[in-house]
Amino acid sequence: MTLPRLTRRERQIMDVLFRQGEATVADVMEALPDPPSYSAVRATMRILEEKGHIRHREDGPRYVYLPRLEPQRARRAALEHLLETFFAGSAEQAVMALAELADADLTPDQLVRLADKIRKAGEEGR
Amino acid sequence: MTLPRLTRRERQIMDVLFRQGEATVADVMEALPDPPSYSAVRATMRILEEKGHIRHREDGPRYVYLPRLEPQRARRAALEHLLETFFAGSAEQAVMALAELADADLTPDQLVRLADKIRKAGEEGR
DNA sequence: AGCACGCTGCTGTTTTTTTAGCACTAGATC
DNA sequence: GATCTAGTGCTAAAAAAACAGCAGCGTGCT
Repeated sequence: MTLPRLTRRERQIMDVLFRQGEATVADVMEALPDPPSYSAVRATMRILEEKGHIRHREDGPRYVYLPRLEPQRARRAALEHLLETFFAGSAEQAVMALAELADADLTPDQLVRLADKIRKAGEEGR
Repeated sequence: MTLPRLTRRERQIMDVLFRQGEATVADVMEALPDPPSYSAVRATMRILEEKGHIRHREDGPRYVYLPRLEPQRARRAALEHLLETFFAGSAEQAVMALAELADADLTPDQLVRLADKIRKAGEEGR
């Protein structure tokens, strides 16, 4: 069962949902850079729901939408795609690029600490 | 001058181009999971060119298309977007996820070595 | 009770995207 | 030099997406 592909607007909206975790129609509209009408957004979100990408729960009178895919899996899928598309599948290159991108945030020291963290996680995991 | 947004097909084709660096229409068609007709692909690529996303050079009788944006910048933009959308802007979290994703490929040891590499690059850079 | 507000359901229209087809050109082959 | 092949340019049609508007429903307020 493979999910139908996303259109441009749908992609935009999904991104908002992933960023925020969950959101009402109004929230989404606010987050969109070039929002169309309220009903347009709503229509698109209904389609997303039909397609199985999102679901909603009711919060009093309104719907709160959230991705059906758990964040973890969504992230993973996105990373995989990015890796394949831009880094020839090499996680190493990607990390290099990340370091360059956020150098204030991701110093060599921090990388070393990360390595430890990963090592520990790995040991626990078995 | 901000580039027009991409449609679904256009995005697919751009991804192929980024993966391969450059490609002919036939190459692209081959790489697409659900290729439409030759002329459909070609038409889309012409539009991409009009929009300024790609350019072509002539290789004998055929066109070889390539992204206008240098790979480096494209990667960076993609990473930034991914970071914002899925990792709340945190490079650290992204690296953790990468490590999990490609654990055969990205061991703690390798991370440490990467850290060194980054350190050296940083020192050279100034 | 009546009214206003904030939301959803639905549907029709317009616009954009996606697609295929036809005409033409240059080079290779026989 | 006729023909076949592998390309391109261009255009029109079909399909999909994006959008806006109207009707209805429940809740809270006066």
